Amino acid sequence: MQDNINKLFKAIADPTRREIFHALVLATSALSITQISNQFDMSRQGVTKHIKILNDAGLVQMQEEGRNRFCYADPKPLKEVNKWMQFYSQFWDDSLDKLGGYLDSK
Amino acid sequence: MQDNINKLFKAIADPTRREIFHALVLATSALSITQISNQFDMSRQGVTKHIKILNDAGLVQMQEEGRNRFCYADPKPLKEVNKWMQFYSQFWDDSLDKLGGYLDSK
DNA sequence: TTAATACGCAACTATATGGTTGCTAAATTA
DNA sequence: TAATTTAGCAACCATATAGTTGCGTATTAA
Repeated sequence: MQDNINKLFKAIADPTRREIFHALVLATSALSITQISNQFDMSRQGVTKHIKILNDAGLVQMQEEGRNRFCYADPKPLKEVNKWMQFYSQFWDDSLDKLGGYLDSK
Repeated sequence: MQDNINKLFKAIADPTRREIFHALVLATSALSITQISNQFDMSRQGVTKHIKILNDAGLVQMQEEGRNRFCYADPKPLKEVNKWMQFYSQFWDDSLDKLGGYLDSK
């Protein structure tokens, strides 16, 4: 649904969330909530909230194991953002002539 | 500066803002604030706020002309978002094996 | 069995966000 | 000159967001 793309954009809009996501992408293994909060100078609960938002956006997956919840990044949903942007890429070089168009028609 | 990318992500995080931006990209001429608010069922002030944020992000440029302020889209800053995403594109297909990595090392 | 660890849930705080209305000022039209 | 149009600014409101602390619970280790 169209709602997913909103969650995606929201998820990556926050710099802390982008950092967490980045750390998870670079990590060689899945990381627990506590492990993440240790390297982020933030309370465990703060991390939990961010992880929940990233998870809702599909950017982070989780696997419970005993008392641990191991998180790992899943960059696939970013394909959607990429698709959104591709439309505008055709205007990257030839933009800024809209005003001219207006002025000409005056 | 690193602050610009934050403004960019913030700007495109809001669905209304993406719609306004899209309308400006498709427009054949620059549009005044009033013209935009007419096709968006939102108060002029609401549009003004969104335009300000888009302008701060560099996605919308403006040209004052008398009592009018003509707005036009500038998609160039999106290149930055594209650059951010390109790093993760290499993981789009071969992700989801982090947990396995963890389990193996147990 | 007791102690420690990892975590979720709830409550709370401060600030940001998306939106509105009302007023004022400048530019244009009649 | 008087009326209309375009827009900025300020105040306001409701809700969302980013973060915290405290507490209870399940799992693991001693």
